[in-house]
Order: sequence, then structure tokens, then C-alpha cells
Amino acid sequence: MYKKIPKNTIHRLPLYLSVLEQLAEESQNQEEFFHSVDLEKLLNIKNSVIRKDLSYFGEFGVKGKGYNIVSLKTALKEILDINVIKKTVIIGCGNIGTAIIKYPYFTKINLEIVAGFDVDPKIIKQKINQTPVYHIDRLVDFLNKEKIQFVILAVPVHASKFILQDLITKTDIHGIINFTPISLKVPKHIKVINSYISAKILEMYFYLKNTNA
Amino acid sequence: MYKKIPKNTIHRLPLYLSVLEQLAEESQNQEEFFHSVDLEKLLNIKNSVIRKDLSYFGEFGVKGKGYNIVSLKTALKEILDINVIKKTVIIGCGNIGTAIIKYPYFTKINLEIVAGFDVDPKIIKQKINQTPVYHIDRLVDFLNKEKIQFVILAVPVHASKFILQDLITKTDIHGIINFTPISLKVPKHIKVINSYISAKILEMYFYLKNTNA
DNA sequence: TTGAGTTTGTGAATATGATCACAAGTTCAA
DNA sequence: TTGAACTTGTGATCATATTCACAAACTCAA
Ligand SMILES: NC(=O)c1ccc[n+]([C@@H]2O[C@H](COP(=O)([O-])OP(=O)(O)OC[C@H]3O[C@@H](n4cnc5c(N)ncnc54)[C@H](O)[C@@H]3O)[C@@H](O)[C@H]2O)c1
Ligand SMILES: NC(=O)c1ccc[n+]([C@@H]2O[C@H](COP(=O)([O-])OP(=O)(O)OC[C@H]3O[C@@H](n4cnc5c(N)ncnc54)[C@H](O)[C@@H]3O)[C@@H](O)[C@H]2O)c1
Repeated sequence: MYKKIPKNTIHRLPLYLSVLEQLAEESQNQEEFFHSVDLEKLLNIKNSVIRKDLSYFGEFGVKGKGYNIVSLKTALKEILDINVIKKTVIIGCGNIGTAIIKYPYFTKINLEIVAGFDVDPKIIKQKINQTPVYHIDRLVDFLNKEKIQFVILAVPVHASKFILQDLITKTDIHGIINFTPISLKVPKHIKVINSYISAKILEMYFYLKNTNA
Repeated sequence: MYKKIPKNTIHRLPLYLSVLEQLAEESQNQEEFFHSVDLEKLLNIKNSVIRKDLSYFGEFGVKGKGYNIVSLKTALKEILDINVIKKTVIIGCGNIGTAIIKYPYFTKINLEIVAGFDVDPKIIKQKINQTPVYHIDRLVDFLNKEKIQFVILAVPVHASKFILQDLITKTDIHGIINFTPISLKVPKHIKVINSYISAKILEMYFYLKNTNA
């Protein structure tokens, strides 16, 4: 448990890890070092920001030498708690939900998608990549029995209110990754992380309008 | 062209619009008003932040009365440049790419996905929801001929370097919405907006580890 | 073993963003 | 027509994040 980590620092940690994994793959030598300036070039994040971000969690570098790729990667995995296997479920196995179930990288971050939930009989009972899909009615029981800590929500907007109510009142989940384009009202012990794809596109519109001819 | 809008303000504008669209649908009356405090309740964003965000672009409210739903919605659409039809293409029509092509909401923000590109012969020439999919070899010509301003990149990492190089050196695009989990090095006239889904999950890990038992 | 050359880690300074708090404009009931 | 009740828009203030700049610690070549 750390004290007062800036939000933006948390956003950046996964980026650091992503680059380190690439570097680790590319490098032959376990003992290879790199500098915060190298990372700056790869990520477009100032080296001083990178060093300060890391400093919230400890001292991982060697002065005059830099950071060991492998050991910083290991440290970041520890910070992000990747070493503990996490179970989750996908609520709504449509386009987005299915894409997530099929994404193989998640096993690398120790994420197990143990089930999907839907209402469409054509989808239910058809396993998607080994993952069984159950009727939404079984969601609450499943989450409680399996002690799932967070869920991934990818249902249409009209279905989300009803499901959210169940999640809040009948289960003990602590997190929701939300792909629906609405803001979820939740009690404060539940962390919502939004992945609002349309917003990214609108952001692009804004930048295109305001940065060039 | 506005001066110095905070990044977070830009992130929030699409959220405001999203709520306004919901409110507009629900309300009978064209003349209905609402307050920044109402928005605060719906979005969990402080009313003072909302008012300040809007103030960067003009005065849209009426003191003592609030904001007219329809006219603020119209103003936001103008700010985000939604009224002008935008064309884009999906590079990589796999799980994510296909999900995006099939998503019907994008027409509401005047986004036309005019083509997809891939290398898989099983995917090429099979239209996905009216959208034709071409071979990646035709990408550069297509972008130049159709004067596409931004693209959506959803290919595997190994393919992205090669494609990025083409985009930078042979086309005149100004934006990339990037679903690959790597950071794209681009010249500064190109705006990259990342939608790094795995990062969201790692953020969740971090919060779960550091906020509760 | 030395010392010039590196690069980290971090307080201090700066910049940016959020919040506060209130004047100013508007509404509306009497 | 008046004035109490609202709610906006925004400077001033406060909080948070980034950048600067340098001492400290290490490297490595000679
Ligand atoms: N596809 C995209 O690119 C995209 C982009 C931005 C946002 N979104 C949002 O993500 C969400 C999912 O999008 P999608 O494209 O995958 O939609 P989709 O229609 O393909 O999938 C939704 C799935 O949810 C299921 N469902 C409906 N009601 C349900 C219920 N009560 N319980 C459980 N499952 C139920 C449907 O059967 C369907 O399989 C939507 O809220 C959408 O607005 C999607
Ligand atoms: N699916 C997810 O949930 C998810 C999550 C996070 C990140 N991503 C990232 O998004 C990207 C796409 O993921 P996906 O799950 O859709 O993968 P996918 O494998 O389903 O789709 C990738 C598509 O790109 C095509 N392709 C390969 N090489 C190409 C080339 N040179 N030119 C054009 N097309 C080419 C493939 O034929 C395939 O259709 C990947 O970079 C992945 O890491 C996906």
C-alpha cells in the first residue's frame, strides 16, 4: 500500500511495462541495461517523469549505469500485481466482449476470463475459445461463488442499468471495466475504469479541427 | 481554434455530449433546462469543473436558469466538429477491427468507415456490414485518393511497424487511433490517440491491490 | 587507485489543473 | 415592479503534476 501516487503515474506504469517486455524480448543478454533517456525516446515521456514515477515505488536503478531491463520488468510486475492470477468474466459477449475473450495476450498478465454472460440463446452454451458463456441470470451466483473481484461490462446501454444494480446490491465485486458509453453510478468501494471508444474518436475530431488547416 | 484547452477538458467533452444525448432523448420538451449540478450527479464530475470546461468555449448557460439541453448539445457538437462527416478506415479487420466496423453508433457522430484493410484472404473481399475489405497493399493509394484524415489501427504488433512506416512516409494522414499495445513513434504533425485496453486492466489490478483488503 | 564521465533519485521551483466563493445576470412569485 | 432565490461564469486560491537542476553513487578506462 503506497501513499498518494498521482493518477497519471498509474496510467503510465503499464506503458513502461509494455516497453520493457519488448526490450526483454529483443535483448539477448539478461544483464542488459538501459536509461530513462532511452525510454523517453520510445514512449515520448520525459525522462524526469519516468524517474519520478518509479521513485514512488522504490529505487530500481543504478546511478551512472541505468536500469536492468529484467529486474525493472520484474519490479513493475510486482507493483501492478501481475504475478497473482486474476479471474474475471465478460458481461455481454457481442462484438467487443468476444474480441476480448479471444485476445491471447491477457494470459501474459495472468488474467483468466473464466466465463461470459449473455441473453442471446445463439451465443449461450457456445464456448468462445474454451470460455463457456452462460445466461445472465446466473451471473450473480457465479460471481459470488467464484469470488470474482472485477468484471468487464460490454452490454448495450439499455441492459447495463439493470445489471449494474445487481452487481452493486447482490455481489461483492470491487471493480468494473466499462465499455458502455455511459457513466456508471456506483458506491465508492467499487472502482470503475472506463474504456469509452467513441470518446477517443471524438477527441481525434477535436484535434484535427484545432491543430491543422 | 482555441488557446490552451486542458487535456482533461477535452477528455470530458465527449462525456458531456453523451449525457446530453441521453437527456435529449428522454425529454419531451425542446425547451428543457438543466443545471451543472444535475450533470455532476450523472457523471461524478464536480459542477465547477463542468462550468469551467464549458467556459473555455463560450457562454452557453443562462444565469439563474441553467443550460438548455438542446442548445448545449448543439454547441458541443460544433466544438467537437461532429457536424462534418469524417471518413476513416480500419487497418486490421480481426476481432477489434470488426467490432468497430459493426458498431452502429458511429454513424451518430458522422463517422463513415469507408473501408477495411487486411492480409487474410478469408477476410478480404468479404464485406463486413457493407464495408469492403481490401488488401493492405492498396492502403496507401486508397488513403491518398480518398483524402482520409485519420485511420484506426488494429493489427498485430509485428505488422504495425511496417504499416506505420508507410503511413508516415507515403500518406498525408494527420491522426491514428491506435489499438495496438505499443507506443507509435510519429512525426509531430500526426496525432496518436491510444486505446490500450490491457493498460485498463492493469490499472484495475493496481487499484484492487492498493485500495482494499 | 584514481578521476572524469554517467545517470539516478529527489528536493525545490514552476506550471497546470481543480476548487472555491462570489459578483452578476436572470427568473419568477407576489 | 420588486426582491428573494437561483445558477452561471470566472478571478483568486489551493492542490497536484511536471520540470529543473544537482548531489550522490556508481562505472570504467588508464
Ligand atoms: N463495438 C464497438 O466498437 C463499441 C465501441 C464503443 C462502445 N461500445 C459499447 O460496448 C458495448 C458492447 O458493444 P458491442 O458492439 O459488443 O455490442 P453487441 O450488440 O455486439 O454486444 C452486446 C451483447 O450483449 C448481449 N446482451 C444484451 N442484453 C444483455 C443482458 N441483459 N445481459 C447480458 N448480455 C446482454 C447481447 O446479446 C450481445 O451479445 C455497448 O454498450 C456499446 O455501446 C462498442
Ligand atoms: N482483442 C482485444 O481485446 C485486444 C485488447 C488489447 C489490444 N489488442 C490489440 O489490438 C490489435 C488487434 O487485436 P485483435 O484481437 O483484433 O487481433 P486479430 O488477430 O483478431 O486481428 C488482427 C488482424 O490484422 C490482420 N493483419 C495481420 N497482419 C496484417 C498486415 N500486415 N496488414 C493488415 N492486416 C494485417 C490479421 O489478418 C487480422 O485479421 C492487436 O495489436 C492487439 O494486441 C486487442
